[in-house]
Amino acid sequence: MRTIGSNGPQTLAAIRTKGLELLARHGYEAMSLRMLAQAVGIQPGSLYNHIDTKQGLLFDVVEGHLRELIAACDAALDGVTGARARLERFAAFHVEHHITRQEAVFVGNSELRALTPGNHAIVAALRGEYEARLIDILRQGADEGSFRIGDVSVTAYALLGLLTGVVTWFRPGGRLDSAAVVALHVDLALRSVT
Amino acid sequence: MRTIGSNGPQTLAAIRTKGLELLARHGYEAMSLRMLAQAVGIQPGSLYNHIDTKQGLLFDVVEGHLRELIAACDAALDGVTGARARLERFAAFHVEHHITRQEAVFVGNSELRALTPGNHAIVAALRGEYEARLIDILRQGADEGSFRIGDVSVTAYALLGLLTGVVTWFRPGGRLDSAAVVALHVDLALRSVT
Amino acid sequence: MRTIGSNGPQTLAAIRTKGLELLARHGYEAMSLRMLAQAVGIQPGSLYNHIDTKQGLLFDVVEGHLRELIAACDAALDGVTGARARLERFAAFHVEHHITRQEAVFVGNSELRALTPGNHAIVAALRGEYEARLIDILRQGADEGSFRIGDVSVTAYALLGLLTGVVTWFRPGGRLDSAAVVALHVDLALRSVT
Amino acid sequence: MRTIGSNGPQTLAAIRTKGLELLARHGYEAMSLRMLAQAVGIQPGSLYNHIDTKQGLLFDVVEGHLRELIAACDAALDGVTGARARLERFAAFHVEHHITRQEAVFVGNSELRALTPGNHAIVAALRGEYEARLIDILRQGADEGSFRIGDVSVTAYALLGLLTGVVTWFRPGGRLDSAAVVALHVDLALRSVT
DNA sequence: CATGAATGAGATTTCATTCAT
DNA sequence: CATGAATGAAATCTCATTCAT
Repeated sequence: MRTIGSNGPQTLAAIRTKGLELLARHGYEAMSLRMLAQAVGIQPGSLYNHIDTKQGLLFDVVEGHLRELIAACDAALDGVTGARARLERFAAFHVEHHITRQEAVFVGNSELRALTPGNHAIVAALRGEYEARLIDILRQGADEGSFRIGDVSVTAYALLGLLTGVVTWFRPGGRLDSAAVVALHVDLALRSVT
Repeated sequence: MRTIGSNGPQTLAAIRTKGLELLARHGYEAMSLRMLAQAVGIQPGSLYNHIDTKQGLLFDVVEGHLRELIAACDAALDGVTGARARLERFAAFHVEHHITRQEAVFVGNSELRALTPGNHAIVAALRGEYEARLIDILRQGADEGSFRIGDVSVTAYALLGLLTGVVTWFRPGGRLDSAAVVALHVDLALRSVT
Repeated sequence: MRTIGSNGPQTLAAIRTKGLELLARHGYEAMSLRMLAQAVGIQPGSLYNHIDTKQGLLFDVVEGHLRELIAACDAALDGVTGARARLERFAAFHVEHHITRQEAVFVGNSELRALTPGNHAIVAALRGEYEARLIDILRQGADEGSFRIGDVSVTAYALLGLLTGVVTWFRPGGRLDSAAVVALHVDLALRSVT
Repeated sequence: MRTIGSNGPQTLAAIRTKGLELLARHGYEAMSLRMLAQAVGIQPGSLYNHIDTKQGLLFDVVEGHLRELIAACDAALDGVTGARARLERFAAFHVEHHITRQEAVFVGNSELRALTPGNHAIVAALRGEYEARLIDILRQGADEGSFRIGDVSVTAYALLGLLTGVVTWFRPGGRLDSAAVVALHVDLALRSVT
């Protein structure tokens, strides 16, 4: 019943940070709250002073990241008008973000099935919102005549796949720096629709 | 008290089939052997007359699928020579296979981290073998001058991403049939490198 | 993973017996499954080869006892006709049963609130059935003119209280033997309504 | 961050009141101090500015009620002399009190086993004191010749059972008002010993 | 080759209680 | 006198796995 350091918000932040890390490394089911507590430096039961449930933690992390993603995307596209320029900007943003926030992106993609139905619905809606950005750009390009697109939806998902794969292999300090990787992907994306 | 008509190989096949299904739906950690046993219609303990461990089952399923994938890929490319034709054939094969074997592909992609280090190494080597098919094609095309490619590796992974995303959204009976989806992806892939 | 003695029905019987004992001594909330497992001589988790949940065990014990009680009561009253004789028989049966099955009676009376709403409803209905035996006898006596009763329901519950209290203090081997205690209670009950 | 208007004794009173309520509804083990704190409108830790331990709270409530019970009983019997009149008065008092203080009575009867041995001994002694009132009356009546009693102790406990059962079923606003219920019980009690 | 009962470890979560602020 | 964060123990329950029958 020692109660030495009692620092609230710091602990919550640590739970979120370490939680993201462990979720990315082990997955939701394989990450035990014991592990998380140890990583944070508290007892397992003490986690519950900061989170409601393990599921709640997952949802917080995933939902929070998706909201950030959407906001950052909108900021990146702000003021850009032509379809080509917008696609360029979107692709660059997407790859850069996926390189920077690798862990969050990975968790957001791979742990969807661990979400409660209710939470899943919310997250799925947010993902849909994000994907709609790209779909809109492609449609605009098709209408403008600047893109040649067989099917807007299929192309959008294919492009997202093309731009997202980077998450699985990129490690900072490798052969190519992030700027080069971004440029390569932007190029591939643009060529595939023009 | 053994159920009449005890048939070994059939039971093992059922374990593999249902196991794949459950692994795809719930993930390795979330699939319990109790669930699997119930799906197969036997008692949990009886599973061990057919499998060594849960980990062994995962490895069998993933490794088996990868070997099939590689063999089928080689069969598809057999006799095709030009880089462009080979890429076309590869892309078509890859998408078709990913549509047909959705579950196996999904498990093979998402449960890698559940593999023990030893098993992981074997599987990673097999994946590398498969990816080498595409890398070779791209390099050949770059050498021939038929492809314009910034970086062969990056392009290969990006193309794999582009061609693989279909796993997450395609459902038979949807708006587009599989032939159309294949054609659309082949087109995108070719345009992105030419 | 030693698995020495594997005796099914014996273990379940032991769980029921020891469970009743511990429920009577500590109450539902205070009886832990660890305690029960230790009393039975197995690991806590092994209990779940025999019971569904702790709540299920409580329900089984309580419901089982109530069904026995009703059946034994009907057997005791079988063939007895006059209200006075029936009340005498009922009172004797009730006290004797409560002396013999002290633990089960105690659990059935004191752990009702630990039952799930659904289970509670079932148990309450069974209790109602039993109480109806006494109510019928009192009503018959009132109709026959052999009993003077102010209010049948109130009298029934008061008599049940009178006849049940024995559970809290009787210990075999005390100053009075069970036959004497039964006779004293029968006498009190009869006098209070005649 | 202390809520404005911090008033000590009021908080303690609230803890006692709500505590009694929750003890009656859920039982000692099932009532958590978190529940109690929420009912009172403070944080769990703050309870400890007013109580020593959970066990202490239980003991306070039970012992306090028993002392009140005894004092009120003595007041009710004060000045009444004949055994018959005293029994009548005792029975009326007992039923009325049990109707009025249902919750406290219920807790006092059902949570005895949750008391630590030391506290249990004190409470048991107080219960003995109360029961002695009835035993004395019965003995007096037997000596006077106004009661016919087989065994004083057994009769006393039986009568207490008869008069106490009301706790389990009486709800104000039911078919009978409390005066009627009291009268019915007094009548039953008197008839059973005369 | 199937069963059913067992194990031991571990999962998430709750709890009474403490104490610096 | 209240809060919020911590503790350490314990709760119910699940799991992969074993093995006598």
